[in-house]
Amino acid sequence: MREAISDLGYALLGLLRQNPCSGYELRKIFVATAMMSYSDSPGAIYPALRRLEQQGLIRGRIEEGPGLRRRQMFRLTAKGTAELKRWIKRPVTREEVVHCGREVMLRFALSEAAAGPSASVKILESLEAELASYLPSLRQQLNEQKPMLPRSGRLALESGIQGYECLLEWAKYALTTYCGKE
Amino acid sequence: MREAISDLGYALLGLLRQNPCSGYELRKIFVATAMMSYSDSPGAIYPALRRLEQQGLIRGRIEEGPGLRRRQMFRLTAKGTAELKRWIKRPVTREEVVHCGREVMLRFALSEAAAGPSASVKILESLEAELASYLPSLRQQLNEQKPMLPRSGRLALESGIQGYECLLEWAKYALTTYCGKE
DNA sequence: CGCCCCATGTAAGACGTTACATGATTGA
DNA sequence: TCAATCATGTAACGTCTTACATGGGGCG
Repeated sequence: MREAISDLGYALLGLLRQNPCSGYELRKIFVATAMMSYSDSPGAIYPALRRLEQQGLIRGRIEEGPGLRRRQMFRLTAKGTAELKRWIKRPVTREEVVHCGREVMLRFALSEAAAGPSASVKILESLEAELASYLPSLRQQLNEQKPMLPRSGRLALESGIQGYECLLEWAKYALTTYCGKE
Repeated sequence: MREAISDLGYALLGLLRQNPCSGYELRKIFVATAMMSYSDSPGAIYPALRRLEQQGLIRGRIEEGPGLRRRQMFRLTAKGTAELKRWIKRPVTREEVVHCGREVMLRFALSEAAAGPSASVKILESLEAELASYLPSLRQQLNEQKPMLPRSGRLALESGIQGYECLLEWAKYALTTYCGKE
């Protein structure tokens, strides 16, 4: 297998396919839209871009000029486009499905036995609060970006929102099982 | 902050709190129950155990004897129990919430624009198939282990199942939006 | 002039992955 | 006895994290 590409690498390819960006602009996307959990750190993005360039999947062109900040715009090559398609077309595997939300659930699963029911309740309450404050911002993102998104992009966002709504329902239900018999 | 502990580390602490295990037994748990997405590879587990031991959170005792395979049983120390509790009691943060199921959704979000609607449909179909075959095994796990699990463990499993059911519903709904106008 | 933001990078360290290596014991 | 399984590791490699470093440009 030739050099594997990380999730971050594919996220970068996907963003660059839409429109050419500099590394800094890509960072801002990861920070702002929070669309992803990908690292916005320069120590992750710049090396990743260089790797993609060395593999011939993207090409960077330095833009310079008077009264212009030096920066490097990256765009996909034909090879990069092909690799992105190849990756997209892979069938979904069990392992991919399993890799969902880990840490919080692990904490909760262990909480009652290791720290008592009150710890479980606290986790559920803070989870509920976090979701309640996060969901509206996601819905707002959906409404704002809906016109610009391709159908699959919109659906993916909706999937995230529904997943969180589902989790919120579960948290409320789980809380009721702790009521009255702490 | 003293040496940070990885997710895998906390998973190991959680399992060892329930009952002392050897490294090999821990590996088997990760392989078999698929309870987690944690690595079952010796290259991950044994170094992680040694790190925990060096931090004084667990202690290993080698069991040997005639007609007995040499193996090392690990158990939590008081310090390890305390650290596990401390971690469990941390409030849930936004970042923790966001870190859910990444790769498949990224693929799907990019699919329509980068590879056409038929690629989107194929992802949805294989996701649906994978979920349809995975969910029953999860439900079976829940039924089998229900008696032995603490309440929070059972609820965590239920949360996973409900999340996948939710995702399956979404996949079906998403598929309908692609019907008739490929 | 000084400060903050743009924009890019590097270095040290930790962790996980993959692959390989080692022996002992059970069971056919 | 021969293979499979038990049980534990090691080595190379790549990636991410954290933190620091560097410069130019806009702005008060």
